[in-house]
Amino acid sequence: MGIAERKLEEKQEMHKRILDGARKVFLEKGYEQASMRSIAQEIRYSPGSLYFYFKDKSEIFHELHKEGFRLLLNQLKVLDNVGDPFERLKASGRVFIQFAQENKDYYNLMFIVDEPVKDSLSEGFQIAEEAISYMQEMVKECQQKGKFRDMDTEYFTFLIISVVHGICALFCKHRNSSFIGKTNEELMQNGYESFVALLEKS
Amino acid sequence: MGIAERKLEEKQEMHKRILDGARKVFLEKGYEQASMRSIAQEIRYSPGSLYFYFKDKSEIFHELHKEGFRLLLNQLKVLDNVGDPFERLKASGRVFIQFAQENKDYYNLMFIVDEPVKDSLSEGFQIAEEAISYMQEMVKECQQKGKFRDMDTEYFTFLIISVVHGICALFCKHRNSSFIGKTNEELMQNGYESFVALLEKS
DNA sequence: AAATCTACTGAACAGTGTTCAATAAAACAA
DNA sequence: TTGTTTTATTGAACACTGTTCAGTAGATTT
Repeated sequence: MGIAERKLEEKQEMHKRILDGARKVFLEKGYEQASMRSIAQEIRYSPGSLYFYFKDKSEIFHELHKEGFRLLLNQLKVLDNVGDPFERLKASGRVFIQFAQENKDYYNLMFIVDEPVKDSLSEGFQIAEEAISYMQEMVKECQQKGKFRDMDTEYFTFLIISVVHGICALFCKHRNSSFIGKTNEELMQNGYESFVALLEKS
Repeated sequence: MGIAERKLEEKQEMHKRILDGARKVFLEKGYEQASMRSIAQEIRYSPGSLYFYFKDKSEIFHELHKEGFRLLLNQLKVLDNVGDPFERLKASGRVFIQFAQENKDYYNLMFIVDEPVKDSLSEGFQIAEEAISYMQEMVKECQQKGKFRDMDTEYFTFLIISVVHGICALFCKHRNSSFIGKTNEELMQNGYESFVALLEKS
């Protein structure tokens, strides 16, 4: 069955080809401004062809959405080598913020753009839940070592995620240009370090 | 010149009429899903008429954007009566979060939807800067009373805004449904109180 | 060689924001 | 009152959007 095999490979290649084109257009123009026609044009196929490989625009988006999470999780996984959980927790925030800075468009796709997210709570968000439980595990470890003993694990985890996301969300939406004289990067890093200082006093 | 006066009033009435219709449709469907045709239909005028009173869809949106800020700032202004700056600071966060909960759509319009915000940094964001300097003033007052002495005022203000916005942004995007067994409201309130606990220890 | 299947096309549909010639009505000038 | 100008409104049109689908060319199978 060499032919069927080749066919399958060709189909996967085309799948990838579309995703590559879509990634470029999505990250260049954002979700709304990226049209199916522009994606098709990018890979020099007709618009209709995309629908042979993907149900709709939202499905293409979701593939990239997951891609972004894999990228982030891979970076965070490196921190598994940090023994002390509090050090790991602090570093995670820094990695997260750095990821948002270096992959602003991915970050938008992953955490801000909401168009197609609505109907994907079951499937598309497993990976997000993975990230959350990863955080929660770290908080628990810290607590076992005596840190944040008086805090509720879940609420405290939610707080930490909110802090980091808040910092990144303001950055990604250019909503923090009102702090004149300081670059976004300075604001984000030093803002986060202020939080770390609070944690250390706890 | 009674006629010109009446004409002006009529024009203002029509302006308001469009905004009323647009507010309803925008808050019902969100920015992208609200079409100019649907707004026109809501007030039983032709789509073209809207362009006699507003430059484009984005301008209508901005009017509502400002409206939301006025609403929020009015609620925050009540806290001027709280003498102690730290108490006022803590309460501000609670008011902000409550505002997001009760006016989710406004919050989206104000802080999350980004479509027409790009080109309005000069005019539309004066009111946002107002809110930021309001926060910064409070932090300064706290510092004068001995609180957060070791923190940089600007970075610390940015942190506080990020915390509160992070909490609200996750809520507004339904991104926090992964904490099963706890309602969004519980998460937001108790997440914020975790932060307050950190501040109090500082 | 004929039949089937597979990948692909491009036209079409219903929607979008926006523009603009036409128009009716109101206000002003004579 | 008449004619002229201004103002407000319309609805058709333009260029775009996501999506569907009949048609088709080419490869695969029978």
